[in-house]
Amino acid sequence: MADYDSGTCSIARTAQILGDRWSVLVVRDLFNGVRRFDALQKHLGVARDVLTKRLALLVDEGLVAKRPYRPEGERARHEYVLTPAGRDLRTVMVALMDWGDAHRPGQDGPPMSLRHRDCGAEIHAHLTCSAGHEIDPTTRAELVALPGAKLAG
Amino acid sequence: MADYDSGTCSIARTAQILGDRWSVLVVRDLFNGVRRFDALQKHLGVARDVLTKRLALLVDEGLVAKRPYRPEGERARHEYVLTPAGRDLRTVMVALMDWGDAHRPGQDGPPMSLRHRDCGAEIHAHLTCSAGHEIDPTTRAELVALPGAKLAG
DNA sequence: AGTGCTGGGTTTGGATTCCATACCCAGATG
DNA sequence: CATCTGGGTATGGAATCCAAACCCAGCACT
Repeated sequence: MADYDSGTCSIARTAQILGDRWSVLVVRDLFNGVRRFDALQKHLGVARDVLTKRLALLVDEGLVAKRPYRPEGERARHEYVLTPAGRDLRTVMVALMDWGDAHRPGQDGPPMSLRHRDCGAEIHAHLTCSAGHEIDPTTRAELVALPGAKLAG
Repeated sequence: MADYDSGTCSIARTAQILGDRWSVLVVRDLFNGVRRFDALQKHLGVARDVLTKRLALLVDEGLVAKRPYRPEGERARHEYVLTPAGRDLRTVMVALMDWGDAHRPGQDGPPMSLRHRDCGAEIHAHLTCSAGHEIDPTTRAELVALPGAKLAG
């Protein structure tokens, strides 16, 4: 696979947007219902200008929508919410969380658990093939090039 | 969830290591069997000193092992290979790839496909709860705090 | 022995980005 | 009118990124 262009890969394209500590954490907070600039800034501890840039990028890339809204009786504010494309990152977020829980658990164990609201059971990310087989870490997989691939140059 | 410390989250801990364009791409290339410094550097197009630092970090964090090896008849070299902890990132990588394929497909469609070697079917990441229900993007989930959580402050 | 080539770096200097802090503006609120 | 608050922009120093140059060890050739 080394013969194919590194930048054409879908992982590279996703990393272009999300490959930054703050972008990931902003998306996480948006998933968790934090919506306002100030709340994000305080919770993350990120510099304000950096947050401005990250949010602009996420809006630009269509993962986040910036919307005016007016809490009743107050003046108009902005809120940032995930678009459907942004919400599709849930699998990525859960996969990151699962890895952290397994390999960087902290002293008191995992800090959070994501539950299926209907049944209360824990949610985890995993791999399956479209024939329905579970893919565990020992399963062999192979990467095949499709027409969309470009040779490196 | 905004009341809990942002840095304690497992996503934050994982992002600390992987939240960088190059780290993600280095791990991807290691999955794809690229093992040598020079090959990584050429394929990724990353500056050499940056690659040195990223590899050192990944080794430090236990995701990658640096091993001497000697191709027969040649002098000793180094190779970088994923440790079991590094290999556990496969779910994350596939989730990133799935998102890119869906939302940043490029003009000619997805460039690569990951297949189950035993049956040839495509591998994808998805979410299920431990009771066995499929979690799709519209399914409601809730985040609950565990003892390992810390209040923000 | 001397010269060259190659893998795996380190050094260097300039361009970016990060961060903290300060400042700004508009719309409530008193 | 003065003040507070949300959502930024401006500024300046520290850290990072990048490209290109340099370095060193070990083999290969002459």
